[in-house]
Amino acid sequence: MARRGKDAEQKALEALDAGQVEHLGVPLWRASRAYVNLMMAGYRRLGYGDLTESHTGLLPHLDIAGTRITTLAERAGLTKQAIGQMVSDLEARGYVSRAPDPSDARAKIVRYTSKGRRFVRDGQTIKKDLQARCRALVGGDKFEAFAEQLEALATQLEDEAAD
Amino acid sequence: MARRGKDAEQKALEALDAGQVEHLGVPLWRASRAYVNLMMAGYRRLGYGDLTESHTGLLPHLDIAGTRITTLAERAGLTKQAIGQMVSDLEARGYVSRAPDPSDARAKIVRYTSKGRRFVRDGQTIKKDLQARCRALVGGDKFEAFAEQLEALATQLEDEAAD
DNA sequence: TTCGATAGTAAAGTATCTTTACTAAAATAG
DNA sequence: CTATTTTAGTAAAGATACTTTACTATCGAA
Repeated sequence: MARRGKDAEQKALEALDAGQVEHLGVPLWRASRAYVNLMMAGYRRLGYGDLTESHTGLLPHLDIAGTRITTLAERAGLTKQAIGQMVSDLEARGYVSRAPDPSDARAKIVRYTSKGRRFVRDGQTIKKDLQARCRALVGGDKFEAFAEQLEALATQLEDEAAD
Repeated sequence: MARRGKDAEQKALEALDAGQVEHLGVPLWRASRAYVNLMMAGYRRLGYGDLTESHTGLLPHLDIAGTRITTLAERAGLTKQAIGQMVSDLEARGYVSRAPDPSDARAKIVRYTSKGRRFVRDGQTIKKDLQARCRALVGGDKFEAFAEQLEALATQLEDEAAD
């Protein structure tokens, strides 16, 4: 009987099945995705169904005092052309406006409209609420430690990726 | 002096600045992104520079025995058309092949080529290595607890998002 | 004052999807 | 056993979120 050989081969094949190797990447991705989905659901509930993830991801990079396109590009890690397109979108939807920078005729300053400021306030409410829900899920006593570990892991992984 | 009024206004404006509200979404997203970047860097180092994130994300859903397009679509949470396109890509690059399903003339079975199996094995090596590095970063004694908390958080956030 | 760097725009290209629409085969209802 | 509905897959076009290439206008420094 080639029983042993068969088993070994089967084992090797099974070992190849992808779910096999457990690693932090999976829960990290799932949690991150679910979190964003909950954020977007919150925005939709409050009437911001006209904004996509890229919009809601960009707006928090905008200071109340106004911010240049180039600065937004640096913060978001995208090209200034990409930011220019998003700003045009957000302008068309009434969330921001473009104004000339008095200190530099080449530059423009992107500012919130009142609608944009309302979005930011509502976003902070949503984030605080979500944070509270996460705290409850993890457990109030363990939450701070968990958040710190996650924060540290994020920073260290980013450092490793930078090499 | 309208000093108090001025301060309050300033405070309100500052409070609007987006970075203000700390929430788990940020480290979750950063860690997830950095993790994927490290994975992709690993694949590139091993000679898989022809694969994108969507490819490397799909392949682990493929069983060694072969899997139908529709099943892959369910597992990946995408349409079967999207999967069909990716499978065509992966076929063109030599990682998988499409074969008729003997039990159903409508269906096709997607299988790894030997190159595809090599990719999976190398991927497991990369994942194990990354997992070990994460363990070292978090701290060996705290790692299991952290991983469990993260896993639970992911599942619970997904549940909340499903409502 | 000239010349390289910087701010922004314009247009086209690319990746990764979805939607709509279709064919062929299988499963099920009558 | 046939008629109808469902399921597997493909095809083509459209949407989104970008990047690359190319350009103009202005700034700043030699």
